[in-house]
Amino acid sequence: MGRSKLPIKKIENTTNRQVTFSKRRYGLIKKAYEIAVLCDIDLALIMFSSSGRLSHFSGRKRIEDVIFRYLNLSDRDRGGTIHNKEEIQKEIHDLRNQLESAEEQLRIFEPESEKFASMAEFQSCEVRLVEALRRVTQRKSFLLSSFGVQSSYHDTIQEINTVVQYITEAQAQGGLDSHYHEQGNGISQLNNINAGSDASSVHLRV
Amino acid sequence: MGRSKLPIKKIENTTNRQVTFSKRRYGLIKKAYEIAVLCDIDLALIMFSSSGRLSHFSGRKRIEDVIFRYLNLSDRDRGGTIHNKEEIQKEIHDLRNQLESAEEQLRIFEPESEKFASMAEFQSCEVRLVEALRRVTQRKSFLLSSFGVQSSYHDTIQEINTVVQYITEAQAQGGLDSHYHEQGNGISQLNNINAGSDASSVHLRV
DNA sequence: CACTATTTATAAG
DNA sequence: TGTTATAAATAGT
Repeated sequence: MGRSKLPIKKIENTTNRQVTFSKRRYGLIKKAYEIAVLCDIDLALIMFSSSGRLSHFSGRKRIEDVIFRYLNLSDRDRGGTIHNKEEIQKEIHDLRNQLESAEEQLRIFEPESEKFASMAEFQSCEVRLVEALRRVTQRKSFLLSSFGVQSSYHDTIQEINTVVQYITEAQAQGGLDSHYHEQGNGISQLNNINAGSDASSVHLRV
Repeated sequence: MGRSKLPIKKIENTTNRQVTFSKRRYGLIKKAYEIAVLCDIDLALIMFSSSGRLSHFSGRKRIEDVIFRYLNLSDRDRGGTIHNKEEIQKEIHDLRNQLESAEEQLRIFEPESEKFASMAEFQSCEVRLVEALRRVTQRKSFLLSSFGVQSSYHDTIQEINTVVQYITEAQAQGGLDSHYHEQGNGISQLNNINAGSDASSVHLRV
């Protein structure tokens, strides 16, 4: 880029080198920021100039967290008691990850549904809940019958299916999505989240 | 760059996000390489995609060398927060608590139902799932009606109620608990877990 | 540091 | 994955 193509080799003129570094450092950090946000990436960028000056950047997570995550990949088996600062940082990092993961899973079941932006999200959530309900009810019924108790499993499953049916039909009824589109709040991107996992595909075998 | 300007916010479509990541990662690493050579910089670049995949780059020095050089700087040189031992221990403790709490909530929805030791546990679990389903369906219905769409909310709630009814009746049917008692696996302590939150008490208002 | 001709990166298809 | 129209970065001034 620029008035001429610059060969990729060390710029010998110190002034030029520093000017180029200043411009390119800005560009590099900008691109690092963009990829982190656009692609939901955790990244750490560390630069030491030849004079020893440090420049660094990281996205949403602290740069140390990313570094420790990287270092742990190669030596993960130093377990045991926590003694030094690094171990403690790692412990905190791991706990944060686990917590984040658990909270994410939880949102599947306790969604902040006021934030749902498409019918597909509602449908997906309902399907997951019905699925969980089915698993529990099925297990209960199995245990009941293993004790010789005639359970109402089939009837219950039938009812759950009917609920699923209603959910599916409500989704199908009249161009809801187009109403949403008119709100112009970015729903169109979300409508296909559950393509391929339609409610009917979890219909229960009675 | 490209056919249109992309707003810098997370790309929701997974496929697009991955394509963009792939292209921009190449671009970013290329620019990292160029600045390292042109400006004689030691640099380390580490990226973790949300799925956990690692990409990294470093210039002439090994990435660990750059990382350790960074870590060996004092906190104040890095502009980081200074944590004393007590703060860190407290943070670990708090994170552990949060994690435990989140996992406990999660078990409500994704129970290891093969470990359930009493009908009360099944019932409690079913009730909570139905409750979550009701909240989501109710919210969906509200939104639908705010767009003037006649929803099948009442019918759906009615069906959910019927499911609750079945669940309740199955619980009431025959001395199941005594069967369990005969197995001698400590069920008696568990039978009253949900005293006072009978399924009928969450019966839905239509 | 601002300008701009040019090269480079990349979004959409 | 490869192509292309367009946006963005930047080398030299």
